[in-house]
Amino acid sequence: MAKTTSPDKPGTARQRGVTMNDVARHAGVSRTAVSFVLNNREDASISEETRVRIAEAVQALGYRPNAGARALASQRSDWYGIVTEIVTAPFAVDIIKGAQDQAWSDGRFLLIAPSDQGDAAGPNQGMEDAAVEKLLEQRVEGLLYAATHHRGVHVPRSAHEVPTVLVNCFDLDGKLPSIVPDERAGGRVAVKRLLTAGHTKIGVINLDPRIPAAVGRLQGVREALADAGLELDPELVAAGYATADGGYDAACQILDRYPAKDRPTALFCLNDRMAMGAYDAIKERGLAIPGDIAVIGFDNQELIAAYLRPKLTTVALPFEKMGALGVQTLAALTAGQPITANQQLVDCPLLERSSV
Amino acid sequence: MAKTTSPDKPGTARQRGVTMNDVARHAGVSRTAVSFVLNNREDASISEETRVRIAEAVQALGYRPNAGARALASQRSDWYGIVTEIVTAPFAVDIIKGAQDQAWSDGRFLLIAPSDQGDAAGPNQGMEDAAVEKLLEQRVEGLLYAATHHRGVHVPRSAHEVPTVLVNCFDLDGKLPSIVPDERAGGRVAVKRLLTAGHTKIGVINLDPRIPAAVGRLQGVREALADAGLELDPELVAAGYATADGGYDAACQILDRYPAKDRPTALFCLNDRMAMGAYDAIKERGLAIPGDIAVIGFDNQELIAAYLRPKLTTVALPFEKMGALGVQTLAALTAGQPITANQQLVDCPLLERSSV
DNA sequence: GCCTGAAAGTAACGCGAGTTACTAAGCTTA
DNA sequence: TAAGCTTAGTAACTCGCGTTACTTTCAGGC
Repeated sequence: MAKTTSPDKPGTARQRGVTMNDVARHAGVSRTAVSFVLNNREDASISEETRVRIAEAVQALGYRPNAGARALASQRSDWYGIVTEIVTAPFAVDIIKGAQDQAWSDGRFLLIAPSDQGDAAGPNQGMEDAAVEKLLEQRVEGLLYAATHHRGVHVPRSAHEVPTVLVNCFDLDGKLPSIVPDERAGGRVAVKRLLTAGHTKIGVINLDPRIPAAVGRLQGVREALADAGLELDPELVAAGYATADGGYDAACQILDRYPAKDRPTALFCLNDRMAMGAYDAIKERGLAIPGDIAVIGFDNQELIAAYLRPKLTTVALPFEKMGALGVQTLAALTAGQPITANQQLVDCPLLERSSV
Repeated sequence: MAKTTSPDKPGTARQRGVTMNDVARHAGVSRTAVSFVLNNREDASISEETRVRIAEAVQALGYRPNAGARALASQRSDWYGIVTEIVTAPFAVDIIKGAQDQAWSDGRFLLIAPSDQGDAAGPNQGMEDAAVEKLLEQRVEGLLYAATHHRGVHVPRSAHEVPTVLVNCFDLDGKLPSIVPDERAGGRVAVKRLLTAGHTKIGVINLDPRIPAAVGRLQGVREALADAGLELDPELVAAGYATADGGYDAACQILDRYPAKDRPTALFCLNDRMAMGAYDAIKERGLAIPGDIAVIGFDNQELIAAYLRPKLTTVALPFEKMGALGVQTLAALTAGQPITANQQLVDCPLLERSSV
């Protein structure tokens, strides 16, 4: 019966700041004991009885640990930082979602810092440095560096002070690990799908041919065709601005280049916005999708792909998965795994809807 | 020439943890002095000379303040928390963007915590409580509570422990301040625009009539018509699921109800996805937009509105502004302004594109 | 020549925890 | 019965910084 009734009036949980000391006093033990119990330290020996007593005190006082103090004392914050222009241009917002989800379920917080950097080493490098600096002031244990569009980037110097992982972009200096979509496989799977459906004459609406996405996807197209013993006819490829209008124009070019009988029976559009324009071009010509012409897109922009009529079959960019994988990789690095410039490719799955 | 050369090898900035003590030693002063200088305390007197000496030491050692320690000592964190299901369903992701931007430019951090709550007081209330709890453990100074869809919600108890502002939703218990779109004004401005363009017979594609958005917007429609001496003909209103298909069906209903001559010359769709479906219904009937029928949407979902052909004129939901305003309001509250159940309405601007 | 007040700092305590080293009591075992 | 080992727990130091109260020096003023 070691029931030490404390003199505190119960239920008086002070509005602000009940600390471990209060809990200890209420339970009639030392603060150290409380700490041991709360942290489940197996190496320390605390009797079951006082364990319970402490737990009750915690409950009674409504004690809430102070994460900041804990971070200070234990030298680990459980925070990661993500610096990205996605905040500004939310195209790839699912990267944040994926990272956020993963971090949250690992019991960590993700601090978001915006960067307005448009181009690699653009004019706003200063702002980006400031963002990293701010995050480091918060003592984040690792950094994610994410881009809206798959491309090469230069990372601020100070980012090298903690483990850093690039998401949807890669390090032009070749020193940091990165996670990028497997564009090549994406191109392949799209064209394979069309081949399976019996299409052999496939038009391709290309992006700016210099960007990594275009290079990879087109490479995939060639490979899939080669697997079927075919070759990519340059006449069937048209590039345009990455917009609906650009897609419309490019589709018109391809469609009007041939008499009705020789017309390609399928179009692979390297992004969904262009597919949207292609739809119009096709419909204008009195052709049916997918009856006369099958269409396949890339990016899986929900609002476009899922609401076009018919719904667009497309290859999805695995933003969410990349974000999650970024956090996982970061966790491995902060846990001590050596940092290499390893580049992880993430699969781009084909989403079947109704346009093929 | 008070150049006290320190014995430290310069440029040796230890990888981790140069503290204020290190700076003080390097500058040959007390830590207190460093603190005073870094915090620009005007009440303390530090000579210009040592001020400079300290600044140099900071520079030389690459000192970076520890935000957590500062928060602990000063009892203010400069952190806000936002709990929201937007992380899960990113429809209104611009709320986060707006809040994030505002917080960042105020020198604060926004900690994001996901809630999966679908309905008010839904099955995942537990998870939501946990989210708030986690944020309070981080000692956030205030809480933002944001929803994807304008609606009434119940806020977890513990959220009342710090200033809390609701964004894009309102407190069913009527105790907390909130920030919501002015749906009524949005409906008004849309119909006014159509009236100005000469349309008097306007079809309305409605949402589920019970949700706040539908109520407000329809109210606005009536007001605008009344201002022009008109009344809303129930025959001109059709409701449907909030999807492109729903919009398609509703548009068909309205259009097919009349012979060509009596047909409405404009459609006001209460969201953009439905407008997307309406486009198809209109085009199918060989009618031109906006030549034969003008269309106006609501929500301004970029990927739809900006890429439909012709581009959709629509009323924008001010997500970003609401997020920013949320943080501003929170700042006012944490600065001591009394908490009231005040509800701020934010304007929904009309975005002119090409469908009217 | 002594007192006063401003200028320029500094010592020491507290924020809320984690952690190490140490103590005191009870139980074995030779 | 004394030495030795558990068991149960605690005192004291640390993390990096804000803050209050106190000290020291020096210039003026009477």
